[in-house]
Amino acid sequence: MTCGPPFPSRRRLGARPMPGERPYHQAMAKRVTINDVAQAAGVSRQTVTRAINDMGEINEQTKQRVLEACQKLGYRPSRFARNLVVRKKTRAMGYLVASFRNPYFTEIAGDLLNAAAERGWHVVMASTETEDEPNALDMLSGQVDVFIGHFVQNDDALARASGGIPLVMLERPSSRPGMHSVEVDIREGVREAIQALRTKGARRIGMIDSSYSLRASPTYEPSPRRGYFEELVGGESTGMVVVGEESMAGGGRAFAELVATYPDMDAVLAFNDLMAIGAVQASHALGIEVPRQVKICGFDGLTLGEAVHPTLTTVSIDRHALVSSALDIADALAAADFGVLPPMRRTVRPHMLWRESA
Amino acid sequence: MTCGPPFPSRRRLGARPMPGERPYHQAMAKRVTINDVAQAAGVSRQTVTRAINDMGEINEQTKQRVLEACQKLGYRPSRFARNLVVRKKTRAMGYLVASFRNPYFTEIAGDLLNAAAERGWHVVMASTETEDEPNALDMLSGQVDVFIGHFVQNDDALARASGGIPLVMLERPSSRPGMHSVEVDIREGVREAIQALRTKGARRIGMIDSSYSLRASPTYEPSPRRGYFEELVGGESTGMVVVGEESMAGGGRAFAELVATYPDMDAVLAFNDLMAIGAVQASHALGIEVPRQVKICGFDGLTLGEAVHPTLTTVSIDRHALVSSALDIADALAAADFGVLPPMRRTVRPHMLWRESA
DNA sequence: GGTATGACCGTGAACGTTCACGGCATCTCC
DNA sequence: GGAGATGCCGTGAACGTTCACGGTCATACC
Repeated sequence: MTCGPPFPSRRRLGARPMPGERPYHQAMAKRVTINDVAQAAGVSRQTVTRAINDMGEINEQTKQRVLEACQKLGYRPSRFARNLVVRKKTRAMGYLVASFRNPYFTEIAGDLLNAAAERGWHVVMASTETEDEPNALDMLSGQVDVFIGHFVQNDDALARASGGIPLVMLERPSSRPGMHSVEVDIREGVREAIQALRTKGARRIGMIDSSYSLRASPTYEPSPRRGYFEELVGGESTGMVVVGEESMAGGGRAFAELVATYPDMDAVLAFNDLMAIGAVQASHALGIEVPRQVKICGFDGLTLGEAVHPTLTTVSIDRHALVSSALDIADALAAADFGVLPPMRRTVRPHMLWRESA
Repeated sequence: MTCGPPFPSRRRLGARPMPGERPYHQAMAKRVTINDVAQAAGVSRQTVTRAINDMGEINEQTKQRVLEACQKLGYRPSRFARNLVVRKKTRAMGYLVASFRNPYFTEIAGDLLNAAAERGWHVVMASTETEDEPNALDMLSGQVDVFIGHFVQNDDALARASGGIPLVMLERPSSRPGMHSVEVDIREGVREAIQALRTKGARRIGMIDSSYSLRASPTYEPSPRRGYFEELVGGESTGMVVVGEESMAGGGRAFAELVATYPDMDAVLAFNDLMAIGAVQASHALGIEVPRQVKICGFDGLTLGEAVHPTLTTVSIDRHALVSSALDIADALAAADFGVLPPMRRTVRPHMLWRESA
């Protein structure tokens, strides 16, 4: 039998709790380590390692014996201890999916996955829809070398939550070191859309803005798209904006309101495709013929736009260019061993995607 | 100056390479550790820890000095070392997304994220569309306690790749310990669909099968849905099956072929909603009125089915029940400290979702 | 002046694994 | 029968953190 410790109880986390101690918490199960397995199998640590990683230099029978011991004890190697010692080149990126309810983000995810695999990157994802951004960042900050995503929080909060890991921010300018960005020239997109609708004969153009579009503030504030719209549309279309929830249904309701308020409206630019599709559907219900009576133009270029009838004309954001620009930055970061670099910025230009609704 | 090592060069991974050594590989950059920072700031490890984790017991000026040193050296704490010592309860699950081109899987991802967050789980995701399954599994096996996904590989391959981490397989039976499953009663779904179409007056029912539906084999083999369809449909509909690529376009082509081959066909059951939507679109092009001339029924219950015109009638798989069953299993696994348990199996029953296309 | 208090900082140990060795048999070859 | 090769196994060290202490001052208090 063993005596007590020579000096006042310097017990560690995993140590066996003294009787009567830890009365309310469930005693934390002591982890089964490689040493336990080694002891059970009557061999050394290293032999266990050889068995579980089948590395050779081990007798087949011994191996089986070790493997059985693993099974019996329920041994599971610690990923942390393992990674601590091997230090492999991960090149893993974390992608924060802003929402799974808007196909825009999942389509980007798909494109990113493809392109990343081609360039030798691993991708892990987390959602910021349910989990708040700092949480998601914190959770993944241990696993990845760079973050990519449509971020919401302000720069300070991001810097704090990212744990020193560089960020590539999508559709948002970056200013400080360690944060980089791929922007979309929204103004140009809005300009093209308005011009396109005009050349198709539109006179009075309305707009559907989103009440919440990845903005941190809980109250509505006009999106940049609305800003550019109001700046550029002018003439008799001034002020024809309605705000709706960022979804198909929200787009539908906003469209109905727009039609009711401005009976002579002959074209609509929607905040995004999801809302535009809602508008197209609402037009059926309202007996409005698209594009003859009202032209509808979306924003994003979702493939989903092909599923509706009439198919959706839209300002397409080149997702391929978006993700490959982001990956360019990530590669540059990797080349610099993920140090803190001055902001890199890329911009992609959207373009009109002509389909049937305008 | 220091002398050489007392015994023949026992260099480690991170040591400075001797000149002439490692001639072709880029020298692996030595990691900046907490000790480097401590030295640079003229303090001890522990003080650095206190600074970066703001733990108190530290002078504000010292803290700033340490933080500056971190910044300057580009110090990034090792997640592995950190986790190794704290041993926190992670409860992280890995979700393998089968495809980002089929909204079915991304909708499940969204639901899973929501439900998992509610139950205190972290979720990391990887795609098996670009990366092969064993790779994805291997990559995440270090980060999570349980895997969930629509798996393709056979049980042996999965057992090998999962690194001893328990699996929850979606829509697939499990047989061996450590692998669990949530199945969908496909037969019941097909039965309901056929019966529903019949009560709506359908006589000659065709089916569109998928040429590839998460099956490992590269050649076509009939899906279970087709099997049940052929078993249950009988009568004058026997043999009316066409195979197409698993996409909207594939569904459209298959529909056209079906119509051409069986001119008196009055209803179609599609492998999934994606293909069914393709069929609905094709019907427009072919001048076929849905549901008057041909009724179309999908399978999955995507919200996307509401975007098409007419909206898609479908056999809906309750994704909420699916993921919450999976989470039940995950919770049970967590309660057992993620040991190897005998297979747990749940089943969810699909149900008809009446919309306009049938 | 002695003692308690508090603010701040440093040191050994531990987390669980793999790496680089060294060692001991046994076998092979001339 | 010695030298080398080969198969198999074990031991110290290292990975980079945090924890539990133990210090050292300066200040406060009686």
